[in-house]
Amino acid sequence: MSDELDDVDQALLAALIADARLANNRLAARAGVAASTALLRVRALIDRGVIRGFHADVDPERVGRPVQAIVAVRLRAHDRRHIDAFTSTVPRLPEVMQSFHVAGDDDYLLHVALPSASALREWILDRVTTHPAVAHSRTTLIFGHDTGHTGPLT
Amino acid sequence: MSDELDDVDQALLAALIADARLANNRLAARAGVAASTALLRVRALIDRGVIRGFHADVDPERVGRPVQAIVAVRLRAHDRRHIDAFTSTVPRLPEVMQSFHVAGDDDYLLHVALPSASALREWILDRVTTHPAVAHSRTTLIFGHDTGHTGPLT
DNA sequence: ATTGAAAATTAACCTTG
DNA sequence: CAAGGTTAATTTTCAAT
Repeated sequence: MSDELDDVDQALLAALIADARLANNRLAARAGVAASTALLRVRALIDRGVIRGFHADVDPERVGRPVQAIVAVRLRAHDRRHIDAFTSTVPRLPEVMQSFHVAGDDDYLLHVALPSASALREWILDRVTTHPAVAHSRTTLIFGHDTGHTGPLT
Repeated sequence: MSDELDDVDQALLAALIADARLANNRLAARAGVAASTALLRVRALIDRGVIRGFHADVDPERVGRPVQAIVAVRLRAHDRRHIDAFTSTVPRLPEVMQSFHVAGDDDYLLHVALPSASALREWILDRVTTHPAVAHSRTTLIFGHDTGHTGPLT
């Protein structure tokens, strides 16, 4: 697999991280290459797996889910079947915006967004606490969340 | 502030969350409206703040930063000036992919990506542990990270 | 608020340096 | 691997419903 990103690739990535909908000719101008080159380069970046996709960033508060939390989950170490049942379903629930599989005391951190505190409580009860694979969970309310849109390297 | 998303808005959002680069005419077809309508709707969603932006999703592993971690930071409650210095700078560092301002024992959770374990250790020392606003920090390694690309409501 | 059609812009392909 | 030129597709505007 090829790696190594040259300056043009870096410029393309930085521009697309900032604005995924940037038209290809403007993108090319920013990176200082011909439009056709930019097109090929971006396709190559996608094929190489450097770019995983392009997504709209939607504010959960504006779509009826103003309450966000981090739910730290510790699984019961036994019973592989239950654990698989958890890992293959819960992180993909629509309320889960992202999930981190982590080392340490907890096994998963779930970033969730729900319409209200009571909806959050019920969701945790139904989907987490009572799940057979879950040993323990701890919920931390999120006051604010910032996405860095961090570019590659520094 | 206007809220209320009708079915067309929901369809547009779902499609753009899945693929921000979807051509406007295809987007319109999916939502069952004319291309010009889709364009106006999407602009309205942006103006209303429902859509915050469109971003390329870049794999940190492929851009030289394979080591990811959650750094939980507890600030010293005193000294407002130091706290402001922290909150206005550290979450915006390029190594920080996202930051959560949270309730509870910790004040911030920083999702960071770095080239190596030693780079992570040095970064935490330089930027977090030794920062005058920081009382304590605890680092959790990330084995895996999934983004749900969750659409609005369910 | 939505539409359909015209005008402007852009993407994609292909040939050449 | 990059650049320019040509065609096809797409975005955007606008008058009308």
